[in-house]
Amino acid sequence: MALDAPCRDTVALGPLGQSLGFVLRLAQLTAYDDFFAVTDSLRFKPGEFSVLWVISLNPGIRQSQLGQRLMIKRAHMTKLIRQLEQRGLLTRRIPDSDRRAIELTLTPAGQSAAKAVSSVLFAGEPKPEGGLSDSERKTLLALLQKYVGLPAA
Amino acid sequence: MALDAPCRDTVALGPLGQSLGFVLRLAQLTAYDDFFAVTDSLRFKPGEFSVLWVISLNPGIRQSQLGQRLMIKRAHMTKLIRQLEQRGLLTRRIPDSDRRAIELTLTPAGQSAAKAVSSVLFAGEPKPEGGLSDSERKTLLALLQKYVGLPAA
DNA sequence: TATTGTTATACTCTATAACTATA
DNA sequence: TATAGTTATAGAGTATAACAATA
Repeated sequence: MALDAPCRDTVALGPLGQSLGFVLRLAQLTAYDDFFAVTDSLRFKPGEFSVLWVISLNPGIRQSQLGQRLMIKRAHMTKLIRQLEQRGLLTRRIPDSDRRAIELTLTPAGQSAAKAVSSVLFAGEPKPEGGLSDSERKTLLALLQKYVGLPAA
Repeated sequence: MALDAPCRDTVALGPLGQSLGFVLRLAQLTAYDDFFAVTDSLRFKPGEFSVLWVISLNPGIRQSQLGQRLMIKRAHMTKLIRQLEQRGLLTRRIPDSDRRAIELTLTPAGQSAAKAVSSVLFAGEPKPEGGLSDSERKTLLALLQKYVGLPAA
């Protein structure tokens, strides 16, 4: 408390406050808090969950595809996958068609974990989410999707 | 090359693609690339520049205020400030009114550095910035500002 | 007691490059 | 030669807790 609330708003930002990159960083920190506020005790970080989730939707997906879609670098992807494998959440398989590649599939444990997190994370969706109205949230999302080149679905 | 462009879009994301947190992460990575595409050889990272810039607009600001506004934790702020001080870009002063606090001011070198980066970063603003039109960019920005509780200026 | 800043530790994410094995 | 994945190292950024000095 005594967070000195007025102080925050009296700090001049100038054009920095109009900078997309800067505001995006603040927004991501806010969203990060929202994520943990919802998943809370579930033992996943955002990155881990997104990997788990996308594998559950795309069984047999290869690491490289996963990394490209999630914008996770290959070196980091290796660590992520290894950890999730050690936790018994997924299995790795080398296909005969291309023995360099690795196909990823969730174990039953991984599937139920993905389900558990997604059910609270994607539930209803009227989560904290700042003070945005439903239509504002939709507009924001659509613009962000366009910005990052995601199909607006 | 052979980035397998079709692959990226054939990966199913489900409701994850509608998740604000997830899309914000992609957006921040995109913006990060934009930052370096513009500042390029300038020797600053986004965090360092934002600190430098805000001090230049608020001479004598205290570390705690700076951290609150920029959402940078105190432990990390200490490192950032120390580094910028070692590079001769700012000075730290302990005010008599509260000898726990530290007031920050840019050196002439720091001021010209802030000016140099800001002039390219805030110039015109029609930077890469995805495929967003000018009005889309404004809307996106306004919604993000509302989301993070920034005065829409 | 509470606050400001510091130090130390650890973990996540990223960046890079060298390496292997396959193609 | 190019690609898929691995390993190793380094650096940002963050989280946490313990600490000193000051209020």
